[in-house]
Amino acid sequence: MGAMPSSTPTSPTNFTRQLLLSRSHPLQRFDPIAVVTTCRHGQEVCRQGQAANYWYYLVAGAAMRCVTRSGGRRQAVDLLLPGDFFGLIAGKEHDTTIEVVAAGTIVAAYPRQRIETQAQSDLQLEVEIRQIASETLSRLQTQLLILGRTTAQEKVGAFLLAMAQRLSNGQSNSVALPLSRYDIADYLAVSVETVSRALTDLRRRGLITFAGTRLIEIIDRHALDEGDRE
Amino acid sequence: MGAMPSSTPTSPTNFTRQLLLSRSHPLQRFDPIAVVTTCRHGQEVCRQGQAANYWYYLVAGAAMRCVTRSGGRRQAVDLLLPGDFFGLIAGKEHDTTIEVVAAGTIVAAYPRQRIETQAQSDLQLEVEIRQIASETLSRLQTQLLILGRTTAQEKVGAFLLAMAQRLSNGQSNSVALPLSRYDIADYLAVSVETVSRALTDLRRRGLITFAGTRLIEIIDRHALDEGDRE
DNA sequence: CGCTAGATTGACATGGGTCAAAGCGAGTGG
DNA sequence: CCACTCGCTTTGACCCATGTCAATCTAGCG
Repeated sequence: MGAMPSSTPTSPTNFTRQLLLSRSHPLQRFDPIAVVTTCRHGQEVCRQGQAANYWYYLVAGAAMRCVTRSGGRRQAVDLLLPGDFFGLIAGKEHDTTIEVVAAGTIVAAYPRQRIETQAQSDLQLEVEIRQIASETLSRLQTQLLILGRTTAQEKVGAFLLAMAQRLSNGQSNSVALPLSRYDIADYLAVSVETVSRALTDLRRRGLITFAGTRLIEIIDRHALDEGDRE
Repeated sequence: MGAMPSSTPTSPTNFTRQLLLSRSHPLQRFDPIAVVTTCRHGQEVCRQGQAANYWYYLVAGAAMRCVTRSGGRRQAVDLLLPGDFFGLIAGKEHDTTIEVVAAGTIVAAYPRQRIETQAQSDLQLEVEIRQIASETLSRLQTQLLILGRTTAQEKVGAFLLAMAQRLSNGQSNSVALPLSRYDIADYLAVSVETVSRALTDLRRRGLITFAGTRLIEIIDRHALDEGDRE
């Protein structure tokens, strides 16, 4: 029995399935047997310790891969955005919990066993899986570089640039953040207050402007990247 | 032309090659065509921006995958220990510099083109490459969890546990650190002084003891993991 | 025996965590 | 249409941990 499909009775509608089919991705040939689910904010797609019976693909919205520390603090490992796969790395059990952070998030679940079996005799599929692993690697490395920054302003600045890159392929200077300041804080390993202060500081310094609480306009990419002090 | 083989005239000795052959690993079948090199401390195996013509395997010693920030600060992304592969993720160019941090480090370089070509018609090889990617993923995720810790003592404590796990598979409580405090500092994104202070604090609290500057004995694994405040 | 890189320790300023309070905004019910 | 409410966001006050600068100590090596 799998994690998500059993816990969410929502059946895939024509609309969400069409959304899935409209985008090209490595496991596309398995779309017909995918279980597509629309999730609420805060819902858990799968939980740490559960059997890992599915591979997941995020179609729309946003989710975080995280662990909960003994102190109760949540520690985010990965942020999943539309087009991202997750759950492929896991062994028999999930090593992290996947938590939906944006309302209306759509997740596709692919039966792991079925794909793994086919991969044993399908080189093309194996190549596609490697492709997914490579993208995940790249994502984690970017996040490592962000967490390695020293000041909070640098972290937040680099985070905004990374989001702009991932959400619109760097085309646009507008970033519509699909997560709350709390979620950003957990992702950047700082406190909520610090995220808020860093954002207002960046605004005061003229590196960004707000077009809404979660809609940010990037003004000075270079300064955001460098974290230049005044 | 490749990065390392051309820059290091050292020819593989029988000894180092025997060392390579003595260990079982995914690309083992290519060992006969691998270029094995012994590196000095500080030597660069490959540099950010260079053409990525080789896949690398660290046989002995230690190296760090890092980028240099505009401020001159070095930012480590990955720490390579014996048995680790690196350079597989790269596109046409290396996105990071690999710097040897322990004297007598032995690196094996495998011609990338040759392996990629064979992988196009060799499913077993493709599976082994996926295996390597999976191990890299796991390493980066562990590091993300360490960088996500709040206090320096937590970071250093978790780092020591991770090193114990990787160096002796968690069997032993002795950790022989193959890198300097400076390198640890870059890897944990804190200052050298903070690393030093954290270590002496952990010693004073009785969680570890020193059997030499870089030889640490782990006393209380649980407390190191939790970072318990007294 | 001195040299030098690495390691530790101290003094000091500050960035960011914590606690507390107030502001804001969207959805809900009257 | 408005008032209410509940999350989310921002701001302030305070203090500790950590970065920085500087000095000292240690160990390995010629």
